[in-house]
Amino acid sequence: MEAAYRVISEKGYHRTRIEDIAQETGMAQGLFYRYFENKKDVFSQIIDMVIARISEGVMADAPGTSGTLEEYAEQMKRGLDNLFDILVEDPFISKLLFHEAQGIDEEMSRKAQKALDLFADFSSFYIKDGIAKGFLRPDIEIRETAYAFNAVVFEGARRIALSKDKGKAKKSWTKAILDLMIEGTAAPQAQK
Amino acid sequence: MEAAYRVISEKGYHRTRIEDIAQETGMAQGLFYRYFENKKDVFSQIIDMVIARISEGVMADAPGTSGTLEEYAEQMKRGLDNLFDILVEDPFISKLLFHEAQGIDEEMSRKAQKALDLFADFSSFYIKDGIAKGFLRPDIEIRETAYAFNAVVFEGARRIALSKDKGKAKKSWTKAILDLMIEGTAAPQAQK
Amino acid sequence: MEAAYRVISEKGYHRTRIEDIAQETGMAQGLFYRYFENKKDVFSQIIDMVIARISEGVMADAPGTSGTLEEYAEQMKRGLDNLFDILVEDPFISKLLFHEAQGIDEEMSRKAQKALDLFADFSSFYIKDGIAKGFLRPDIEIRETAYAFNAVVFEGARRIALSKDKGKAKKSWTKAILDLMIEGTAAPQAQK
Amino acid sequence: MEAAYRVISEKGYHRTRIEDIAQETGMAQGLFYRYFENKKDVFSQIIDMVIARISEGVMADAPGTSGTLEEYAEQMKRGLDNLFDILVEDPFISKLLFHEAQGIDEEMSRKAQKALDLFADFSSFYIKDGIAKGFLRPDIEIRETAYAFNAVVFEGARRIALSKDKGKAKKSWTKAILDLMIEGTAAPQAQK
DNA sequence: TATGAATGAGATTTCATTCAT
DNA sequence: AATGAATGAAATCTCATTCAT
Repeated sequence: MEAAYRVISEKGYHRTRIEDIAQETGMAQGLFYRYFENKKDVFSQIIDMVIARISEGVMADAPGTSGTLEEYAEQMKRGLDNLFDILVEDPFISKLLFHEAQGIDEEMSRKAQKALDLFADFSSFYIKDGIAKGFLRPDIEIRETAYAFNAVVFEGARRIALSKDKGKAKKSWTKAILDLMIEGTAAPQAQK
Repeated sequence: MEAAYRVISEKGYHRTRIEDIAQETGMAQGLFYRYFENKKDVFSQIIDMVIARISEGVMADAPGTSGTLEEYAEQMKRGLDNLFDILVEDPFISKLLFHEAQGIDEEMSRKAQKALDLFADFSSFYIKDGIAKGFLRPDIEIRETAYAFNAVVFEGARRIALSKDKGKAKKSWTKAILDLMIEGTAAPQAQK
Repeated sequence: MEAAYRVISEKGYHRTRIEDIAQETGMAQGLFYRYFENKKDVFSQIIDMVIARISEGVMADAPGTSGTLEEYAEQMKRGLDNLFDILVEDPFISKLLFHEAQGIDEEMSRKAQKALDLFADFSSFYIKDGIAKGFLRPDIEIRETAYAFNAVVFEGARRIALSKDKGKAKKSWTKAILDLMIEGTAAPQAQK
Repeated sequence: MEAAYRVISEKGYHRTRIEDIAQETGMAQGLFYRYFENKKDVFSQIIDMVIARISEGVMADAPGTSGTLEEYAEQMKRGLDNLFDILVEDPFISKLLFHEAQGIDEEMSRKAQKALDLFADFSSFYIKDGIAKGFLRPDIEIRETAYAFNAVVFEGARRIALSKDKGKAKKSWTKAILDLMIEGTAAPQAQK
């Protein structure tokens, strides 16, 4: 499984042959089929694993203990840091859920979709908490904002992973996202 | 080419056989190779076509004539509307650039990447204009914000295309994105 | 198809590889799949062909014009001769319907079964004609006798095909079957 | 061995995997090879077992004590009953000797053939006894009639096993076979 | 320009058999 | 005697590409 993860994350699903996976572990091809139904099956299990892994990492710290907007933003920043650390350390997670899962199967698409929806649920929960506490405007589109937040995070992680100076890139992205989420981009003096 | 576009957009690159494309046009397989080098070649040309098509559609209306933040926001709203119309009418554009292009080739990846960067350039240009005119804060991360904007737009388009009531979904997404971009989500009274 | 017939009749279904069939025609393996769905498909079509072939050969001469028991027996002898000629010339027909078709699939079994039932129908028809005309005893078990007749004919054909002196074997079997069918084996003086 | 018999009789030789047999006994695959050379070997031994089993059951009651044709026929009926009981209770015997043994190997074919010849020997012996005692016509083809008898018995057994009302089917088949063997199907008044 | 049969490399999958423990 | 993971040789099937016509 670890081997399959490594190979697929590097070459992509379609360019990975069973033999590549077998070779990675040093075992014979045939043995693969003792552990997995077929090629799709590994992929499916890898998705499950990734979902579990990230869920665990992300949903560890729940919202709720923030007393002011600053604290709320601070908490959000910590969450974002955490997310970026996970997603940048292993950029295949984003690639897997966003890209790879599409070109295979209706079933895989749905699986990845469900995972993304799960994250949106989590983000929604955060947003609702912010609204309930009066930190966020009550008229925002919760679901869409949550989806948008996720898309931005995954895109950010992808870009950070591609960049040379990851530390700097991460800082820029964290700032950009927090700015967008909290205050928007409008200049203060321009606000009526 | 049109036929290839149709088939690949429906089945995806990997599940599309040359014969499928030939069948779609009614011609014989062999003829395919008079028009295209090989399978990858069609895909490559399709990407080019899509980039050209969307570039044309999007970059038609340049920024510049906005005198107030309201006008700036209004212009942004029109651009967003325009984008959504294009991307929702043909959801394969998003799928192509974001998903399909990855699982094939280093070359295709880069090509799609370049297209996305192009859009980011365009968005950056918009943002810079906003800053120059004093509508947007001068300290925002321009490049990252542009990327984020794009990611959100593509995600929005994808979700709208999947939704049942597309009109309503489009409205929600337009509001969500403009809110994020302009004012952020923070409640006014919470702002210091 | 002819090639597949030849190879399978010689080596049997399970020991025949697609490549064997391809080699027999001199074509590449892949081409096989332009003409047949898969391996089972050829076999299925071969059964159909064999059924058609033998049906045609056998059911050509219908019963009905016999005026006496001798004529009836004579007609039966001719039919038997005809059958033996067909089945001995190509012993694979028996092997196919009786043996090969079993070890593959529920579907193939049923197909062969149906063919055998068809022959039994034909034999039944013959027997009923004999009864109607008063040549045969009205109290015999028609269906069972028809099945029995078929079994004996296929077994006879198989044995003739295996024997050295086919002409002699054929004569012996024809006599044995006609004896059984018409007069039984009881000695005349022993009959009460 | 019992387990192998059960599995193969149900799924057929080719669709039976060693693991299926192992699973049936609850033992590990590897242990199979302590008891049998290889896959073919089980099958071979199963044939031997079946031959022994049926030989024992059938050849128990020898002919010889019949004084009249009626007694002879009665004895034959008992033998047939006995055979049917054995073959219907375990229809795999017929399938094994007639069908399965063919699609595997020259060696298996010959083995099954030898078994069938053995039965023919036994039937021949019966027939010769009938002739010697004047119950059967001296001019019949002994060997062919014996083969024919066997073929009919196996076919009958197969059909009985497939039928719903086995008791009734057995009666019909017994009558049909005895009729054929003893008196034939010709109507008495039609005989010259 | 067009056809579509033919090619053949390559990928997945199965399973009898071996072997270390 | 027993286990069951491991092996790897086959066999089936797919499909991009070529080629004779």
